[in-house]
Amino acid sequence: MSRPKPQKRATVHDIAAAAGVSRGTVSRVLNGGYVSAEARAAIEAAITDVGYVPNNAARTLKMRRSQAVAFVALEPHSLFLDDPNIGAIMLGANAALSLADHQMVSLVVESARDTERVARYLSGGFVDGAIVVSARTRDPIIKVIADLRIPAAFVGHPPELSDSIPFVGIDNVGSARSITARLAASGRRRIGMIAAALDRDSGLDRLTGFKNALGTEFDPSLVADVPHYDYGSGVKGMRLLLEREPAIDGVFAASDAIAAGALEALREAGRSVPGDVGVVGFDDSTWAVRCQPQLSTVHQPAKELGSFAAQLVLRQLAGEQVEHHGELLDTPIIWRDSA
Amino acid sequence: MSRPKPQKRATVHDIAAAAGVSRGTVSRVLNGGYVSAEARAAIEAAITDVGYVPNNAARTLKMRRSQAVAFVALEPHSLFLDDPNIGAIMLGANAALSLADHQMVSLVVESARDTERVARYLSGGFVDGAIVVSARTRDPIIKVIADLRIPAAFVGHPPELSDSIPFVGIDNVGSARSITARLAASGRRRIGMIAAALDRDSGLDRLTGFKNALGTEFDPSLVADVPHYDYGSGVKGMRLLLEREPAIDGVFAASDAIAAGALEALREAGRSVPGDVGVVGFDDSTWAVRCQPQLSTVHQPAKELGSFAAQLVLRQLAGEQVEHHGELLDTPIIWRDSA
DNA sequence: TTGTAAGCGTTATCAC
DNA sequence: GTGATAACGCTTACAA
Repeated sequence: MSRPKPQKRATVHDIAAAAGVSRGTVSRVLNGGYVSAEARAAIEAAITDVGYVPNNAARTLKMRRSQAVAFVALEPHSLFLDDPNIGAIMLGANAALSLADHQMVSLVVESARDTERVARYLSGGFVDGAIVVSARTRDPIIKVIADLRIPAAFVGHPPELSDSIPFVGIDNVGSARSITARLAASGRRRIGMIAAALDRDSGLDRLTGFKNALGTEFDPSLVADVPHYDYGSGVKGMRLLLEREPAIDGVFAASDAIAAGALEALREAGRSVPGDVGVVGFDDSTWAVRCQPQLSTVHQPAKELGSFAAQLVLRQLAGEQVEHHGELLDTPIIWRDSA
Repeated sequence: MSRPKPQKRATVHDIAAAAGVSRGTVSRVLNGGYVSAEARAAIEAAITDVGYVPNNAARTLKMRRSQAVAFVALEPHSLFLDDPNIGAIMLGANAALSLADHQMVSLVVESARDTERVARYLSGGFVDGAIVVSARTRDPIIKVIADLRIPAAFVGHPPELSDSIPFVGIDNVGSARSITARLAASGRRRIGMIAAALDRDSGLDRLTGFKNALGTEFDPSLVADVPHYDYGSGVKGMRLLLEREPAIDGVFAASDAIAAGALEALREAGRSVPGDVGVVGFDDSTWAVRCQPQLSTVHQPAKELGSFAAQLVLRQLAGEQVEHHGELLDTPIIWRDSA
């Protein structure tokens, strides 16, 4: 029992036959070239008549261009389920690609099986380039993409091995330093941090920024180290901090989701925010305005990250040699009510 | 200044030349056919030697199969940014497709421009089938897909016009009825609902289920009608309900996000949950366990919806005539602490 | 078991 | 302006 072939569809050949012209002429009206008004009319009539739809595979084979760009999400589980940013990044990338008449196709890499299949897909000509959102560095597919020499761009810190691939990201160290400094400037004396995902660049960098801001005031016992950027981790981290230092009066949470969890833990401990404790987050995601009080946080321009990465790929596709290999986007501090 | 063609890559022809055999033999080792051990060895050596990577466009053109299935997300803005389910549905679909060695490519339809481009993409042979997650019915692309006669499946209620396309969903009416009944059975007398997205089937159906459960007890003034399935709407809806009926002691929220918002509004009004007011949600999303107290809710099997939809497409691809056109998955009630 | 050759649907290069 | 014709890289009868 073999798989049935899809029904046969009308081709350029059929149009040509129906319109009484040659395939070349048909192709010319399809792609825009010199063709007489009458021929054009006849062909256009024939096109709708036979119900023609172009075959992308054939066109790609001939043109060596698919007009498609992949959006590769590594670690999609944590990305899609915990991180509210990935959706915005996707949408930003799609908008930019759409404007340039490119189709964004997003691929999910969750298993070893996926890694291999996606690698084949990327290398097979179905896409002209790739945007990679890498939650964690050192994913096997990163090497694959570098080896493929396909026009690509990373969102987030680029893994060490592929400095040939441009990226766009944010200054995690600087942003963390700024918001911590601002928190300190509001008069807080005992400031702690709920640090998350220290196995990722972003997590590590935010901790570094925190240390930088505090300088000699920095107290390692006021850092709670939690695994993920999620709400539950925030609750646990805050409880830990309260236990270690009841006099704590300021907290930098490594993400808004964590900050939201921290708010919950503070509420259960009977502390008022921002009265007793000032809390700041990171991301300016939907969490930030869902909380009570709303979070003061670092705005992460997710949409812009996506569209910038798309531009990076499009420029390479246009033959431009992308010069500076990394770009950091601005992350304004949004000061709301939680600190 | 025309776009540069990508560098030339090794082809089957090159392998054949390097191994001193014909293209046919090379193809045979690539696809698994009779070939002598020595020829096989020589060819495999040549493959790695010349750095061969197969050209999918050519293969698809010949085979009329891309081994790819599209995952089309309509209204991605609300879907990706507000709805925690879409990620899980995607992951479920991807896992199922991956097992069948198909590549899931997800496409986002956000603008009219997108609609047209995606329609071209779907019809052009880049994918063998499509899974459509339609937040709202009557999206223009739905007709396109129906007309395309490409193997497809919907997640969620199928729009009226395309009863030719199978779907998988949940029984929103029944689920809403069940959880409302259970809430009533816990002794609540004045039960209200925060109804959302009444322009969608899901929203309407959940309201219907609520009415059904209450029967003659149903009081239209205890329904707050909000636009979206999000936290903010929950806060507003609950405030409205409290204003209209201070004696309210039970609330069915149309989604977990809404329930979370309702909890916030109840807290600010000084009502205890579940003491003064019992609250139930819908979805069993990440919200449900982030709340304090954790939500009693209807479990929506998002991952399974995705994988079922994938199966629906795969079965059509295998030539099977998909018989019953709609399947509803179970939605067990998860009873936690909020009621 | 292997080679040959045709053809998938398109676009592009030529003559006319 | 338009019509032949040759690719693009691959698979697959059919011969050998």
